[in-house]
Amino acid sequence: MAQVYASMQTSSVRPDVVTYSIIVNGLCKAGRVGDALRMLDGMSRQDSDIRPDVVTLNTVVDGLCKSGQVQEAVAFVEQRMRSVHGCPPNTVTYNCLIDAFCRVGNVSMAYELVGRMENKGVAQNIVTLNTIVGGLCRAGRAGAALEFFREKRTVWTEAKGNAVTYSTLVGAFLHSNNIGMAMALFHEMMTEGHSPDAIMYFTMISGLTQAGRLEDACSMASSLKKAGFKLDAKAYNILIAGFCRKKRLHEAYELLQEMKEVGLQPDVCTYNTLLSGSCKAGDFTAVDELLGKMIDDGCQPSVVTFGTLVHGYCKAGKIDEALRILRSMDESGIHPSTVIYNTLIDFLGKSGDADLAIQLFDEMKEKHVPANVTTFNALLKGLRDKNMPEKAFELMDQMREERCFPDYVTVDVLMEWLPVIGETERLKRFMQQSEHTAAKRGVRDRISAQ
DNA sequence: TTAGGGTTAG
Repeated sequence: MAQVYASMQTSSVRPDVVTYSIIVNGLCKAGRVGDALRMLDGMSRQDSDIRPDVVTLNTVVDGLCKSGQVQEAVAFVEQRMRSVHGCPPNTVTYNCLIDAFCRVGNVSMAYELVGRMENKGVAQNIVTLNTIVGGLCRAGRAGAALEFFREKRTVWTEAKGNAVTYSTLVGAFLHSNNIGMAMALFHEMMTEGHSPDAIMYFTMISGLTQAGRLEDACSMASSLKKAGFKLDAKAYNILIAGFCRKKRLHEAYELLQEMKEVGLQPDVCTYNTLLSGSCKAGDFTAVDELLGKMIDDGCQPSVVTFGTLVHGYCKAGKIDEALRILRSMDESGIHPSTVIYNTLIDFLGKSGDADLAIQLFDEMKEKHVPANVTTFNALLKGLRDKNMPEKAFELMDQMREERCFPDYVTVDVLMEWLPVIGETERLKRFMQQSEHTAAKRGVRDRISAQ
């Protein structure tokens, strides 16, 4: 970009304000807001023959907002736009600020800015509406978002709702498992004369599948096709995962076939999903076949593939086979993950092999695989079942040293164990230390977030 | 120049 800019300055092609705005936008989108501001300063100097316009300035406002400098953006709007540059903030300026406040969870400030727009006679548009609706939905307030939409569409003449409004609301209602409302809004959108676009269809397919409504999801997929769109690999993966969860393996495999027929290459995610489904069905012959097909297709097993197999074999009580899979990862050159070790440690603990669980925990350290609270919980459960408190105390100390905070599972395990063996004091100390460090961490996080 | 979505292992 710098080269293009330099060559323009020496050639007969004269950059104008649009050129500069494009560069400022490029800098902002590349996360170089400081450079964008310097360029703006250059444009604002007395000897400059190109002055920034409202688009240049809005670009900078949005750049500041999206890089987390919301207060700086507000200061820029209040102190520089009109007085320095002679450009009063317009609809886009306010929309950028409103979005920024919504994203940090400050919806009331977003409302206040809407009020300020009204006072200053700056018109709201469809983006203003969708930004607030999106902000409320993101905050888990789908009902409030819908209410806001209903209220404003009668008042804001330029903002009556469009495909973005509806897909945002539908996504939020699906997410909160209010399928009926999502369906109703989907149909309302069509009644209002907006055709669902691909995003809307994918949102519906995903949400309905997640809710276990496979029939509805499939009929939505048919509508998508009738409307001239195509399912992509991700959409097939979603449906395949849905059928696998319902233990309808036959239909999942049919979708794999359909995927290939329409010329889509199943990816590692497709295979992992079907492997997981076949493991859960206990069909390890299908697992082996599928692994073969996967490799024939040139699809390399990933760490998730190994994790799926390890979990599948553990769940089927074949821990030796699961350990063999772990060992085979060395040859494949794929580094085992925390999840894989956690799975094995959990099942080893459950099958009464706490010693081997501890061995794997030591191996994690050698291999620099980080342990997390799930690792410690699995170990502690295994130790509780074998009543090995000394080792558990050691682990509790390690948790503290590694600043790994106990969760409700840790607390559950220790509360039903330590008091019984007369170690209530140690439990209390552990909880107090954890609360203390957690509180300190909370303070630190708040400081670094500012 | 500003607004929306979806996949796999514990």
